[in-house]
Amino acid sequence: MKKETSRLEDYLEAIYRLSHDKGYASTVDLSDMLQVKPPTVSTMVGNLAKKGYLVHEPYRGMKLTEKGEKVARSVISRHGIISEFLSLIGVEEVTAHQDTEGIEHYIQPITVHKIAKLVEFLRKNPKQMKAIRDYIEG
Amino acid sequence: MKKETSRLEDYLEAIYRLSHDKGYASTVDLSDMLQVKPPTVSTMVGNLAKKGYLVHEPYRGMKLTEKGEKVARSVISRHGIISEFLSLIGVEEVTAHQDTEGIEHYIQPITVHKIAKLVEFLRKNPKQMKAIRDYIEG
DNA sequence: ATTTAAATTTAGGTCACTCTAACATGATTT
DNA sequence: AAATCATGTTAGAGTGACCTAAATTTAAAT
Repeated sequence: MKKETSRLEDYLEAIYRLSHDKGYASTVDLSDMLQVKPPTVSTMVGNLAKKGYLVHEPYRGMKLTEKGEKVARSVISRHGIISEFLSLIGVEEVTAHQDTEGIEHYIQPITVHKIAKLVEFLRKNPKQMKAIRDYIEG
Repeated sequence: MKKETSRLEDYLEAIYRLSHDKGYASTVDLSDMLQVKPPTVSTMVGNLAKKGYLVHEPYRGMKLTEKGEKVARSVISRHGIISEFLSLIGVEEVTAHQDTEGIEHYIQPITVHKIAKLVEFLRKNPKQMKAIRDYIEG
């Protein structure tokens, strides 16, 4: 299983979200969501298809393959965990969003797992969490 | 102050470290440290110089300018904080190192600050820290 | 002082990702 | 059904960061 670049992960993530939110993902949808021009999307989707992450019938829609879904789910899970962690330490929403986008591709599974555990612990121990948050906000 | 790319930050960080550790930074040193070939370093250093981050006298050494030092110090500070956080939640050294390298460029100052606070809190409260670490290690 | 070796740069390419301009296709309206 | 409009793709170019191969410059060794 070759390593996909971070940008490809972004595309897969976006396609997954769009598919699940509104039933399908169009070139323009992706263009809007990823903030790139349609021709760029067109080309990238072509690559994704060539690499077997999705099937694309031009003008007719695209659909992630099992392989594509798998990657997308993993990216989205990471995304959620990092996002939760940041909001938990009081990072404001917009910032948290940007940081998550930036970080998510470069962090290893084991680390994500540990952060997930940290989040879990703090959720289960609201007092500690409050103490921490109070300290951080200082 | 234009936004520098993340790669540029890597070079500045490496040059700073080398300069402070062994007195100077050569093309080969950088090549080794950044894991790229010498010609790449040569070109990149040229850019850095053109952008005013350092002064380079070919075959004779390079030196960060005030501007370059400033960026380098900030990168290194971020680096230290992220690294500390990761090791604190039990991420093994090599992994922590890799993750830090990956993450450090994409995280905003305010977030770094909050992570620093979190680290600080945990250092000051060893019991909480132990509880957390025990939970994470399961 | 020559030769040899090491360090550095130049020249010329590649790759991933992006763009604009132009073209093609499909859907909508009259 | 033809014209119009939105959507999508192709063609061609640019950028940043990398590479290999071939000079070049400096340093070291005989």
